[in-house]
Amino acid sequence: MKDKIIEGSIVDKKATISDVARLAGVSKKTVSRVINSEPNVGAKTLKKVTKVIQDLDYSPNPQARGLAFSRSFLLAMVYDNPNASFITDAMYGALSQCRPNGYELVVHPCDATQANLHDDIINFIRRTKIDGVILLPPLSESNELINKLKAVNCNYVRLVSIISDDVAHMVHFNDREAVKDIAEHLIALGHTEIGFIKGPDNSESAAERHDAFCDALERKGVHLGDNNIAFGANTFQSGVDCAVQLLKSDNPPTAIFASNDEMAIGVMVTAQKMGIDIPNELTIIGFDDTPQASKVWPALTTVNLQVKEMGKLATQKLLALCSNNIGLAKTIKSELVPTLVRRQTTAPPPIPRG
Amino acid sequence: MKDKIIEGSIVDKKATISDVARLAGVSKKTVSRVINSEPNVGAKTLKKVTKVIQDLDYSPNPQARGLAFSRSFLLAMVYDNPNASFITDAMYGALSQCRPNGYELVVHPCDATQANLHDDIINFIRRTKIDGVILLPPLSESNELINKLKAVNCNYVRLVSIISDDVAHMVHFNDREAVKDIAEHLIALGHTEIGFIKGPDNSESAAERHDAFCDALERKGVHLGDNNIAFGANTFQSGVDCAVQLLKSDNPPTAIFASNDEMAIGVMVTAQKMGIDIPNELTIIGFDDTPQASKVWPALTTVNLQVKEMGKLATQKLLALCSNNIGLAKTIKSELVPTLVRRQTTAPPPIPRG
DNA sequence: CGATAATATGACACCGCTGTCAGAATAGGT
DNA sequence: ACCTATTCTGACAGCGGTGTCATATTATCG
Repeated sequence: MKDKIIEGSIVDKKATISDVARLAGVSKKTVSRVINSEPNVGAKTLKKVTKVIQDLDYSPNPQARGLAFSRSFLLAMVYDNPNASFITDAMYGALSQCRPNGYELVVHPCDATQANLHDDIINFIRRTKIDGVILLPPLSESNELINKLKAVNCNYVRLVSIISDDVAHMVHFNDREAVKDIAEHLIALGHTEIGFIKGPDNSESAAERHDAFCDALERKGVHLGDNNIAFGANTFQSGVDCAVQLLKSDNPPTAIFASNDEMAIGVMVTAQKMGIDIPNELTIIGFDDTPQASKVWPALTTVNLQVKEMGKLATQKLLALCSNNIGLAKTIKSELVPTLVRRQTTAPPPIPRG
Repeated sequence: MKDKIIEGSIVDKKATISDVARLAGVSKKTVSRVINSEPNVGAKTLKKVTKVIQDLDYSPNPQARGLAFSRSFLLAMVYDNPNASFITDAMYGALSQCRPNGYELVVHPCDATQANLHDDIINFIRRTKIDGVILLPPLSESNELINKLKAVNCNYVRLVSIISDDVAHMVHFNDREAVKDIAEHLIALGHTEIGFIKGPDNSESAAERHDAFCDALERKGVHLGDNNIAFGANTFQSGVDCAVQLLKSDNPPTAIFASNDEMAIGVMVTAQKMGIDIPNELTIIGFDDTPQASKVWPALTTVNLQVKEMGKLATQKLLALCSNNIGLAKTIKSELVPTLVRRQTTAPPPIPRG
């Protein structure tokens, strides 16, 4: 094996567990015990081994550990379509928990329109031996996918807006509650002609927001007529289209709640083009609190989902599941109430002329 | 250890290379040859083994492979501060190359203000045995970090706005060229009183954009006076502050070029608050083409960096480097010219009164 | 102080795959 | 048909850890 020499001399020839064992004068197994904080290690031995580990700046080879443990120490974040800041926020929260526990996070975006979407995900999991996945909406809403995950025995936690699983497997942002806040806020301002822009039909959370909004308004004695509902697709352009539809109707609303910020901003832009003053002539509320919500003018009143926190909680649950500690996973907080962020797009309705 | 039984019976007991070998009636090594497309496998054998692999839906255990190969088949995307869509776009481009080559992508955001930032990154690499890293700006600009990476023999490719390394190790978006386009566009429109908002002092690319802008203007006979330069921090708020400074000066510019979209949008909002009409009274150009650039009103003229494409090229180079194919890494395209996206915030300057 | 229980440690096989190298099968040439 | 050159193939060790279990060392107690 003399050709190892070609590697050069100052190469990053990382220390192995055998090196540590030799220098500490113990067996590999004992070092392994120390690494994994197993019991039954003598105090002196512990100290000795620990010192050598530090001196050598040794850290175990994750591939070797993975092989021996039948684990990969990898979690994945799987998502199809949400906006960029949602993704990065969720990642950020997830990583805050991964790192201290020796896990890494791999990303797996996928194309929602792809035919074999679910199989692609399952393949990914089987191939990589990922220990668990975090599912972001709207992908997280698919029970079909969940069943496939269960079939291959894959740990998962989903971020969802609707309670739809065992608490060990989900973090739930209580849309209903947030939507209720919005409805009550609008009514408190004095609005009665209220418009609503719904999200895409295939999304359960869109239906949920719709239902919750109608419900909350009804309780306050306001009815959301069919003419005041427009059907969007969670995109900017669809916000524009819906705004045109609502604002050009015979009896235009004095306030519009759009199911997400993108559409809300579409409404803002459209209203501004039409010369409508925001918020004095039109109140607008969005949902998501994306970065641009605070960067448009006037700044958009919207709902903050606390995505980082969700990512964090989901990962805590997932790590618990990976350790077969389902009990722990259940006790970790699984509901977050999004908060209404009041900015500058809401005001009382204009005084009717005449 | 009879509690293994609790796992149940229909568990995903994945096939191993030994299973394939047994069913195909060959040795493990031969199967291994097939998996890795090694030469010297008989045609019949190849067919036989391939069939068994398909029948069993077998895929090799990445941990075991990694251990045997001394590789992890993991790449990392390391970044400190860029905006969310930059990150997700770069990831998207990177993944398009990772997947087909059996690599996965792990994410490693880090805190730019952290004291031991570089050591944290090096530790991460040593711990995880990442095969290579993609560095996003502004982190990618640090030669100190690069030297540390070289010291631990870690493959890397950086996304940079300034040529600053061997072509095998970088993908360069030619800011200078894009900035020149902006300058020429402004001048073609007839602007002579032009304002500029620079990025943070510690960023080389900010200096580069500044220099390139002055240079391009000078060539056209326009001088950028000190009063027309404001110093921002690439944040929305700093854009607001700089806009106030520039627009309230004695001789306010008729056009402002902000070094990034965030600041440009800050300028837009500020101008709108001041009752300045965009683009007729003030032309604004940003840089980055973030999603919100097309979602503000009027839509922001800006520069698209082609981040996905950069992520893709960087990953191609990185994979080549991981295979010790430096020659190939060098031949892969390493310069991209950002494109000016003309939208609605540019117009000729107002006709001076009098 | 000896017997016994509790705790500490190490030897060795194994996780699933690849590198090495020797041996078997085939091809090529005369 | 015979001998060499080439192309296949497999046995076995090893990658760097961990599980099992036997053994060595202490602690406990009558």
